[in-house]
Amino acid sequence: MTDGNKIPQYKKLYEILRKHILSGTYSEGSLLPSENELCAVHGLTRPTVRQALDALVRDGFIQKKQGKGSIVRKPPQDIGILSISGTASAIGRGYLKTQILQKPSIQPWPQPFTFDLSEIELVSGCIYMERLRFVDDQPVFYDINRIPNINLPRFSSRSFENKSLFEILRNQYQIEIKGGEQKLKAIKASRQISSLLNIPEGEPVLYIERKLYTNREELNIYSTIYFNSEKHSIYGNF
Amino acid sequence: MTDGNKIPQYKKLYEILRKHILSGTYSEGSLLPSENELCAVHGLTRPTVRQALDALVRDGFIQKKQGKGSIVRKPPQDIGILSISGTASAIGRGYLKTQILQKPSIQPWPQPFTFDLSEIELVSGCIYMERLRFVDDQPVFYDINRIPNINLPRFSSRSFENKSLFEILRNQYQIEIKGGEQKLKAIKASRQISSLLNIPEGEPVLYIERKLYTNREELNIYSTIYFNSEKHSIYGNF
DNA sequence: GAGTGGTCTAGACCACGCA
DNA sequence: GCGTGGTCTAGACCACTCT
Repeated sequence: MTDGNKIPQYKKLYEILRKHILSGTYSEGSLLPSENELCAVHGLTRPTVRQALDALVRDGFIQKKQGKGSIVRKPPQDIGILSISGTASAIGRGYLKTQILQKPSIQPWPQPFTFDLSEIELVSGCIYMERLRFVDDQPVFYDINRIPNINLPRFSSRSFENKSLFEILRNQYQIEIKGGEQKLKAIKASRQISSLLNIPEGEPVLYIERKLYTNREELNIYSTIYFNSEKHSIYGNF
Repeated sequence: MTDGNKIPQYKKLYEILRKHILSGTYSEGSLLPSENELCAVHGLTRPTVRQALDALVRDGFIQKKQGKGSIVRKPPQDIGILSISGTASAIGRGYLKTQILQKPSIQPWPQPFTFDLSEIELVSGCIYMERLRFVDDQPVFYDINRIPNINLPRFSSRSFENKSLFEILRNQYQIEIKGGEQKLKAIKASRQISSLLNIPEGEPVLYIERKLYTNREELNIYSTIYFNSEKHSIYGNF
């Protein structure tokens, strides 16, 4: 029996504070309530509150200063796909549109593959899909996603239009992203990439290979991203 | 009075485990001692042990599985400059050589500047230096560093050959990196960059602008990096 | 069922920033 | 001196994995 909707307290607090920051309740440069205040207001203890604040720091929403407080930072203007940081899919600020180029279909894994695959991943084949993503109606990045075809009934028949891939994985299959690793390069746009991103052939693009860990054993999500960094940067905190 | 050398317990444990992983005491794929074991062995409580393990996860040394344990991961082969993650300067694995192109000198800030500068930073001017960094005797990246000239006596007369900039800041000035933000783009190598990195003009390179926060108020370190990603990738965890 | 990591409580003392 | 965040203790219960 899956418990269904047990959300940890620190994640609830994270979401509350995140929304208040994005909505402007706590404005840029101002101080968040102190940790002790947050404890009192939400009926939590300090380690729990600090866990939520640590996540906000990782995602770049606040900056802590010992002896002073937690300073609210301006949410980044650029595309924050470096993080994905466990707690929230911190992609941009919502004005990201998605076009499905290739609906999910079962395919064999490419050989060789960037990351080492386990035996079970390899023999299961992968669910393959391609998306093109827009900011202000201009194509900004193109991504290829591969998920091992392990215990994901009816996945390839789902509609993904205007829905987040991660949202479907979370809501329909209780799959959560727990972390990941990635490699970045700068490469020249091939003919295919340049036409997709609407740039001249040979222009530099960011190329990202990533592996995302989930809460399911042996289920990793593999993505390849081609990012047109002419007008937008990729943004991250650490 | 500065306390001098008070290192938190969780950092000590982090360093111990990190060394054991890198030296092969805990081999790739094996399990770390359980959290309770580490508590007993080092005389710590679980939150403290978990703080150390969380840092190891962030830096990509282990991967945790609920109900199973902490699995040791292979340290990345590529250049890990995405993280710098507070606890350790996780640059590569040590075979990085450094050549100083421009010794530290006092300069005004460029106008405009990528990041917003505070009034005090702006009027203080900056300490400027350029470095070229090599892997296997091939130039891999070129970086420009700017530090506000605030209370850093004799900084520009120090020798930096084969020393880490961050090491000097930590040892001589008690300045620690607490976090940061960065923007990435793919750009074409200019004539200057291409000759420094020994690649044809116009080849794609990774361009990184970053701001590093320190434990000193109003003292941020600003870096610009040009990275030749032909043979090496930039690597990161999240 | 036993052991693991995930979450949480209820306290404590310290270092830092500011008035 | 006071409030802030930084570190730490000593417990507790739960969810997950393996046998």
